[in-house]
Amino acid sequence: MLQPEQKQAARAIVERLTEPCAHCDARHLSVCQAVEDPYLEQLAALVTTIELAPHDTMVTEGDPAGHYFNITYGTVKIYKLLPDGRQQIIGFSFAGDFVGLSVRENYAYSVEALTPARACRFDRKRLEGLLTKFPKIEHQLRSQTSDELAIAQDQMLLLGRKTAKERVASFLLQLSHRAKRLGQPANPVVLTMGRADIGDYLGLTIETVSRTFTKLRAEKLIALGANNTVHLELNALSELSGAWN
Amino acid sequence: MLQPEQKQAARAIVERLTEPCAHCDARHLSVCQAVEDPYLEQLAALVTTIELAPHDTMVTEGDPAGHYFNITYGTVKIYKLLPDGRQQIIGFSFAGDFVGLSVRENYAYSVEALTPARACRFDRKRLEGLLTKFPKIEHQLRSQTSDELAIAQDQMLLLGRKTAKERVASFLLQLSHRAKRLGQPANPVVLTMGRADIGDYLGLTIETVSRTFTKLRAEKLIALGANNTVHLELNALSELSGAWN
DNA sequence: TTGCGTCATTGATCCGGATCAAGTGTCAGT
DNA sequence: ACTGACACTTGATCCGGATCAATGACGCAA
Repeated sequence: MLQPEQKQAARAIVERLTEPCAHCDARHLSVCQAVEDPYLEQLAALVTTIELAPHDTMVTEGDPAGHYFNITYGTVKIYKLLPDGRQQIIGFSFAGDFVGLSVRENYAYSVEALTPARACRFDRKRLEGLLTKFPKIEHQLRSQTSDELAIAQDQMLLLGRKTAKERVASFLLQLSHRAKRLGQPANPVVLTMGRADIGDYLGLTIETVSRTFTKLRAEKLIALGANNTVHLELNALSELSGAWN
Repeated sequence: MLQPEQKQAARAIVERLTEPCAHCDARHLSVCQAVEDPYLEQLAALVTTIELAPHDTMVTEGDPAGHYFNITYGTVKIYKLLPDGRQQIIGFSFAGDFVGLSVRENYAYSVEALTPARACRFDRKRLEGLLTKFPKIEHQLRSQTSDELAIAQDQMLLLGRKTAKERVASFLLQLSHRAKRLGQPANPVVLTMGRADIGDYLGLTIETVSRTFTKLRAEKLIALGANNTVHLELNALSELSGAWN
């Protein structure tokens, strides 16, 4: 016989499966905020929830771009490869981030889970069918795309002109700002990705990333804690990152 | 007394001033294609044509983002600066390109003319007021933004992971593809920007750009002609650029 | 014509970060 | 407790591109 709290949990799971959007933790963060409660079921109708283990691939560069994704849990990396295997990570996405925004026929990048992750998958064709009914969605998509563009442009400055130390400092501040924006503590940040991925994001090698962490620690600008936690000296790092303030 | 062809020319100039959109050479290339002929005057009402000499600034990083621009003639560079003067060029824009696409309150970059240039200036607030009436414009803006994002992501791969030779080859192919897309010959391309700007775009110094041109010429992959014309060995350059083909 | 300013090329040297090569935890499975 | 497997750190050396420094090639104004 089930205990009351077990029944409650079971009901929550069933609701999550049948009405994913109404119970979505990431809803207020994402494009879904453009749809009012009473119409949510129309959105829910074209959504599938997917679960990913680390190293699972969500999207493969060159494949037909059939879906948009909304990360609701975990960390994924978005990356491009050169034919000889060199990798550039375009970005990391966390809960609330929309992935797959493109008007093109095929994905221009691959997406892979770094941690266990969960995502909402939207059928692209059908979502675009809703755009005339909910013009707010189109606006929201443009807004998201525009923000990503601004972030990409900042990253071009980083990759083209910053030193290794400036890159790592900028990266740590990015994580801090993102955490704050999501309502989490800005200061001790958690690195959910390894040194290799940080390197592939910053255009550096794993050794340079490691050495730079060591130097920053020696200068008391960061402190490495347990579980990949990093305490930051925010003001000093900001000086160093090449930010304008 | 004016000759008939002079009258004709004068009339064209007057029409250009009073009905800029209807006579815009770049119209079919830009966001303006979302508006049908009979409604063009509504678009024209919020447009000003501006002329720029080389080194004139169109937009300054940090200023309130009051306008969108549509380049109709010439070349401009879009760039970001670090406090110590290091510069990263985010992109070059030519006739038909839309500049200033952003949802943010302030420009995140500066824009400066490299050649004599002309542009249509749209009042941002008023253009966004038209979005409900012409939802196609919103879609067009998203589409443009999305394309720019894809280009920025390619550039991140270039800046983070490509060698100097691969960067220069990629850059020349970009110019070639852009020319083809605009219906111009794909092969002899014209460099409307100097070596310094190419360097600031590719994350290299002026000397490295120059040396790389010299090497490519020695390998018969390019030939430098008069007036900054460059003849390209498209297939060989494509091999070298790290493109997937 | 000369002189000057600007830009591109070329050479010599330097250095930040890459590459190559060991270590050093740390944790899961036995 | 032992053993891989894996991720990270640290050290030694190398090299691609940066920096410093002339030199050439135009166009333009006097």
